[in-house]
Amino acid sequence: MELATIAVIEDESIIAAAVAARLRREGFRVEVASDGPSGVDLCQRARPDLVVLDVMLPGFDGLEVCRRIQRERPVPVLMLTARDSETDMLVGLGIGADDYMTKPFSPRELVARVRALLRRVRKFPSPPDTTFRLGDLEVDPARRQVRRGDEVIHLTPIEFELLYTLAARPGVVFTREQLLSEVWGYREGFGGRTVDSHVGALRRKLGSDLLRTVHGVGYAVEAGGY
Amino acid sequence: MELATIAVIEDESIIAAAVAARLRREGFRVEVASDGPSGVDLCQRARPDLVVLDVMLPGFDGLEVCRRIQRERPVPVLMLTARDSETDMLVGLGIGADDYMTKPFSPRELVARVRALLRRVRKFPSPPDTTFRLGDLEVDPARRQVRRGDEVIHLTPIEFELLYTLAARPGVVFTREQLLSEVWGYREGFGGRTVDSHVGALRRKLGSDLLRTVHGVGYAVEAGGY
DNA sequence: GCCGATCTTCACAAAATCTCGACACCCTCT
DNA sequence: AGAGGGTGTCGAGATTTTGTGAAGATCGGC
Repeated sequence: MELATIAVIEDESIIAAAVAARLRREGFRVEVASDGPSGVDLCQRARPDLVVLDVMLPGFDGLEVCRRIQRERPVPVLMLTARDSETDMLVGLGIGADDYMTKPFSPRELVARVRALLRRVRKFPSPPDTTFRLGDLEVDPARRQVRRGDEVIHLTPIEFELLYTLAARPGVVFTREQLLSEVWGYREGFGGRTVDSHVGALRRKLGSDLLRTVHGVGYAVEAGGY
Repeated sequence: MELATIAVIEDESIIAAAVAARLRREGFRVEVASDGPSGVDLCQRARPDLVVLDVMLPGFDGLEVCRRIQRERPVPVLMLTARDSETDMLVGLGIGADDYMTKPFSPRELVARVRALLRRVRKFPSPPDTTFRLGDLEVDPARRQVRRGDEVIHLTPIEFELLYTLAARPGVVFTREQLLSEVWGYREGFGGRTVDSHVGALRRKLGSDLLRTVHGVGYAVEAGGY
């Protein structure tokens, strides 16, 4: 069975990009739309196996989109809502959403929920959470562990996510902003030296050669040799 | 004889996911559908040995589904109902359902009833419930017992389920939410520190090294050494 | 209805982790 | 070489998450 396709309908481009990148990294095929009408279009055209849907959208809102796409054929929908009040509304209304998350949300949790929803349908098995090698390291997402030989190297949640994100595309440079939105999930006005600190922590734990600084741009994991 | 196949027809995805996960873990092959028409389809296609069927379904309801699949060939049906009144109705009508449960129900009970129904039909023996080792412990699902050497360690039902769930995939990290849905079965807005409490209880009874806390994520049973 | 076993929630302490600024050092450009 | 911003690093303080014991709520059996 080929890859599951996921439609992301979200107007805030930073979030859309981060979500899409993250899902692709996990092995899904992803299509993005940024307003209600084109979202509905997208679903008719691409026939996704799951839809990630923002409630607040230009054109018509997520609830309307949800109704329209469900009218054609059943497809699991994961809703993104801004405030808790909307959450209540959603749950109360019992629109066809199968699950929801409130922003800001952690990208990891999003993936977890997507996997859970797809698992239920089973027609499209979600891509496996397989462990991979990175130089002399083994990165094991299911166990959330990094090992060097027999030794387990303890990473904090953010450290693990950061490494996992960078390692997904060896050699590719990520800006601090990209990292903030992919690892932390987008949050208003925050940043400071946070990314740098965690990169520092990773270097301390994993060795200073793994992460390359690209002056003026951002960070990347070494592609060659690693 | 190979594994028994079970069709789960249920539109509330959280419940469907929990039920499916649980049954798979018990060794059944599981297929899921989320509305009436596709449920009937599924049954024709997959020819399950038993059907778990929600009464309330989009398309046409569970009773109708039940009639249609029974029309083709006899298959045991376990109905899920929301309220007690529906239960009465069901029983009164004597549709082809062989057993029923009202939500919320315990996943463990569901498995028990599934096994019972299959046993009754006899054709398909339910998968074995074999005891396995976990470090210096013996876990015996059939007796719902844990032993260390000769000593039987008494676990409460939830404690046993929790251990059993985690032990099914050693090393893999389960979030609290996953545990809630797999062990407890879905219930509206509840959770809090319940999982933590039971993990605490298990540690007290089985030793503090067995269950690993993964900060910010969840829990896992130690894979290595155990 | 009472009783014992179990489950859920709560509150507080303890840990673990995160954020962010300060300051020294480094890089790049001129 | 000097200027100017970017980066490495460290640590204090804030925040979040977890461990735990006890209280209250539930459930089932007698």
